[in-house]
Amino acid sequence: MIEIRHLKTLVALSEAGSLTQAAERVFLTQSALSHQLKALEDDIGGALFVRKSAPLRFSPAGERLLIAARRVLEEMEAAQRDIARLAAGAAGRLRIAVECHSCFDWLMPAMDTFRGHWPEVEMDLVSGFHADPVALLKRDEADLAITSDPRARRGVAYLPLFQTEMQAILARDHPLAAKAYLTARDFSRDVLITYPAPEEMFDLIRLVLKPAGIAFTRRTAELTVAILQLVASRRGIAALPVFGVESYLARGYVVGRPIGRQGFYSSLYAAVPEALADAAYVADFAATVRRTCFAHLSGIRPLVA
Amino acid sequence: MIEIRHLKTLVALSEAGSLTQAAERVFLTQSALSHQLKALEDDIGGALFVRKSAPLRFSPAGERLLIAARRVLEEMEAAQRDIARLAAGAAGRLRIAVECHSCFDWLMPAMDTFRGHWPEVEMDLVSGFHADPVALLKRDEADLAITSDPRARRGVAYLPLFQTEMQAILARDHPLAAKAYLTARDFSRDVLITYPAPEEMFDLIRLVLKPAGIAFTRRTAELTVAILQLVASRRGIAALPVFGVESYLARGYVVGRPIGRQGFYSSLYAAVPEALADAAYVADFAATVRRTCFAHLSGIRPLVA
DNA sequence: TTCAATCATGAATATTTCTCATGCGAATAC
DNA sequence: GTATTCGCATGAGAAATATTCATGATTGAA
Repeated sequence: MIEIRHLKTLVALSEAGSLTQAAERVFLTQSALSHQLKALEDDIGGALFVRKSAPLRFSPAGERLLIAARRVLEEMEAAQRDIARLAAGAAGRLRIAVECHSCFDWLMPAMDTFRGHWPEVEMDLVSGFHADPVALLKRDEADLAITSDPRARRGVAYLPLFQTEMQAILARDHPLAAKAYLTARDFSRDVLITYPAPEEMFDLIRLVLKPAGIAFTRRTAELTVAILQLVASRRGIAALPVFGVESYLARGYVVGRPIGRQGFYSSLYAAVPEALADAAYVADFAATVRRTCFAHLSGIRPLVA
Repeated sequence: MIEIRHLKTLVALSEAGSLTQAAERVFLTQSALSHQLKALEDDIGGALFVRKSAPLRFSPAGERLLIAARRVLEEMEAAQRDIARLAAGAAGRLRIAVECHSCFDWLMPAMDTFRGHWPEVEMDLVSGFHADPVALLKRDEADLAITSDPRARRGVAYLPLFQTEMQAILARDHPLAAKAYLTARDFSRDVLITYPAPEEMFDLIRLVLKPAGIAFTRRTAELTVAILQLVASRRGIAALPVFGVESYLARGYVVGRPIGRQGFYSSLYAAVPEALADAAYVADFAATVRRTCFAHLSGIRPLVA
């Protein structure tokens, strides 16, 4: 019997491109997914996808089931949203503060989707740049802040969004580009190019360079393209989320290298006042962000709690 | 986590009108459904239907989920049909023979639905009346016969459709109408009015009156309305499937009484040549009949094997 | 009141699903 | 050519979940 669980697996598989990564997205082991898909294939009596094909390809039956899966999951989400709305009266306000520059890349589409689901929720972006967006919550200048620093604060709850891989961005012929991955130490060898913001706001600096006691020189640029231009012209190296520079990497304008053996992942959270944390539309905002990001962004993975 | 199983339960509940009967339709116990619905209500955090209300009423959340359930199940069925078609090349012929007069009531809508799903399958009704429709299969004059007599025959497979309650139909002021239910013996007290067909073709006669050695006199009429007219004017009593006479009962034109303490249920099967039994479109025809009948007919229940 | 019908509930059981440990094969690095 | 890594499959055992069984409560009808 095909269950919704199977449909979720199928969609995750199509988005992740491999059993192992899909398993991560549905919070199961690769083994579980293997069993699950086998059962599913037994049920419909045929293969759903072509094994050992990179990139992963679905069989015609798999394609068809995938279409059904997307529709079904969408319908179920809509229903649960409606039910939540029914229960909770709905209506509210969502002033969103963002510190992370690259976040606009995914935030805008997510906000569009969310606006369609909750037309009665008034949404705004809190303009201007803020060194500590979470503080805006307490001053009641924002209702939700995107942050990568979930340190416990009184009255603030953190809803996990996802993790994004940060890669070192180098000129194609940069000496470090010869390495399979960079280490913290490598960042002392060249200028680090970042957005203009306090050091504590960069996960790489806060969580890697500082703890390791690495000295580095920093230079800033406002826009992603400007940073990339500097990198390409050998003025330094940067560390950016892969999803934001994917097209440049694909075109070979610059190259990306993992940071550390396992890669370096930065976590993103939606910080909200505790009072709002239970509101259905707030929970659904986080869910919408996760859904849209996993559907469209590369180099990201789930973030637990 | 809401699963498709839950959606099926919900739809069955809406169609059956009670937990107990819904349980029968999904081949589970009432207890299982009770647990299942409780889990579901815990999940969405609110009631899905109003207990102790006859007829059963859904809560707004229940209504919404029910809508989603219908859509989702339809989508899943369509997907599985498409996949079956993909696998099996499709195309075929379905000449349908029917002995049971009242069957046209549900057969036509079911055929319409089926035609939409399998436009490439050529469907026909085998015209004329046949004392032994199953014999037509062997003579290759039909591909599928609706019958209530699944006795094993070489080369013939029976696909269970459903059981339908046969009630005794009486004039409103008939003496027997005072009884809560009729017994076999009661049928010797008045003329039995049937469609014109051999005795063996009536389940009541074949399975109840004959085995009990009850003598009875019989009179025939071609059409259901004619039979009812005779009943209403006290010329005799009839035994008909409740779904076929529901509107007359509701209007009080005649009354229906169960036959036997538990009621008497006649089983209906689709008989097909064994060679066809595995064809996807044949299996789906049976499934379509079941689905449409359970969705629209009253006084019917599932038939196992 | 008694009977029959419907639903809820806790405990026991059955079934399903998942994880763990491991193996295999292909691609890549050394 | 041998090691290493990656992705997937598989069997067995563990964990989680679903179902049944036995029973009780409640309600409406006779």
